[in-house]
Amino acid sequence: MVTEREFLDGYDPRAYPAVAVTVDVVTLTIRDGVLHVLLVERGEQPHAGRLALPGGFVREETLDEAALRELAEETGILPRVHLEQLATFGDPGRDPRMRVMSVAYLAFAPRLPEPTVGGDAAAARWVPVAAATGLAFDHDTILAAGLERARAKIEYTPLATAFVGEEFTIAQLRGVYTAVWGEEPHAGNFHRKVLSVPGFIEDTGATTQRGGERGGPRSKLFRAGDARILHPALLRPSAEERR
Amino acid sequence: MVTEREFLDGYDPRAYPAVAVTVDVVTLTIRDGVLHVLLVERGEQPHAGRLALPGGFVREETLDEAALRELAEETGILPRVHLEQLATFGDPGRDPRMRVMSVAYLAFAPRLPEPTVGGDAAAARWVPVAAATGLAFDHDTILAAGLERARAKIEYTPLATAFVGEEFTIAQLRGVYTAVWGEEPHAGNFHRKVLSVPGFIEDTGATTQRGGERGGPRSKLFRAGDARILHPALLRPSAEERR
DNA sequence: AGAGATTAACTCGAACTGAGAAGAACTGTA
DNA sequence: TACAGTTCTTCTCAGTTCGAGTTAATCTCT
Repeated sequence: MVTEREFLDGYDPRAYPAVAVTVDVVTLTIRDGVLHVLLVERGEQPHAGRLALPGGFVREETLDEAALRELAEETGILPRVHLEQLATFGDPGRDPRMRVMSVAYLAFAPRLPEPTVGGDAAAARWVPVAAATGLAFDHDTILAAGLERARAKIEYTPLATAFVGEEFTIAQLRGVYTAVWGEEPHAGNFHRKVLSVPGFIEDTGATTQRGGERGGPRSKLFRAGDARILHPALLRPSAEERR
Repeated sequence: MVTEREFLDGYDPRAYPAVAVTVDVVTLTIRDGVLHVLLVERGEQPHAGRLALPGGFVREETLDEAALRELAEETGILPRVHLEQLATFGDPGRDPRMRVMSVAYLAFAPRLPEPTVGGDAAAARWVPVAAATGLAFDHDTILAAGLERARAKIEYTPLATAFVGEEFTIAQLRGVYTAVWGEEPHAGNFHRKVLSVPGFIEDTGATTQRGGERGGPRSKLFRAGDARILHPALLRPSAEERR
């Protein structure tokens, strides 16, 4: 916010050229055990042909609404997505045409159908995060910020459940951590831990109809609990190396 | 960011009226063991006479530079401040005059002199956070977000050292946690913990010249270490209650 | 039927935690 | 000066949590 004094003192259309505000969304999902991000292909200059994060102008709406709207326009219906503000990127020169402030959002989605090629995007598709480099503008930086946020956030919040369906097995949940962290937690300890953290997951009483693709018994099905933070947290194995 | 297609499709000066971008800074410090926030008094409408967070327009500079500049204008020189982006608040109607996007920043400062009554602000002063209510615009919300960020961040980063001087005692550091969390950690366990976390604090070899005001031996002096995260983390006592 | 894989549960020692206690050092006051 | 009270620092101890490994049971595929 701004005080009126500052507003009046500072207001000079030439000194403060028009500023555009957009939202860009880092949408993450897991497909076949690999973390993917939703990208659109740019059809025009600048950066024609390059991949970019989906996004667009903020209209007469809240920022959260703008992010949700952009996401819906790119991917169709979005059930059970978690959406949170990530950070704002507004350095001069990040867009060659004018000063553009981008409010970046981070979305966690369960496996979704291929994005509908409607909306504003010329083409939208899921790209493995390892292959998502050389993006337009400063979107490499925004994506990196989103990935780090995701990696940190599943440690102490139950957001990993936003990547799986309504009902899931502990192995599927472990697969989320493996995909996001890039390393696999110890299966036995992971099992013990998620069951012991209050409110993380609830037993539905049901089991899967079949065992795993490569064998093993049927596993119990769980649903997300009502905890909003995980205590104690599930720390990354690599946290040890930070010492 | 925005793709050019979206830019061209969406551009309509009447549909997207001018947007102003400001930075507002939640500056926290500890004075006499109490957490304070830096506020300015508004001299003009709207919200004349009410307190608000210091802030102002973003010029031809990065957002970080804008936050640092505003802070410097309000408080004079700022040695050893930690500054980080907090969140962006841009709901329609949060400013009655026009659409204003506020990129909020969070600053941790060691005890500073009274702010210089220069800069843009009519009057600037440190206010205990408990008394900082009824602020102008949505600044109550921004302050609350800053406080929660601060409480969480000193758990797993060494940022508490940003509130104290170059050299400090463990008791002073404990005072930071007490002021920010609103509850006092167990002195003995706190002592053991901060010494055992690698890179948190380093022994200078020196001690204070005097004991505490109310007695007690001289205490060792420490300086901040080079760790960027604390592992294991220093968790809030009240974290237990979240179960 | 058999090989291989997986779930789920258990064991073990190491590390960490909260709570309390105790000794030494120092202050201000009687 | 002596004393009461406060504080820094270290230590103890039991309970909890952790990483790593093991095991039994179950299931799929060949």
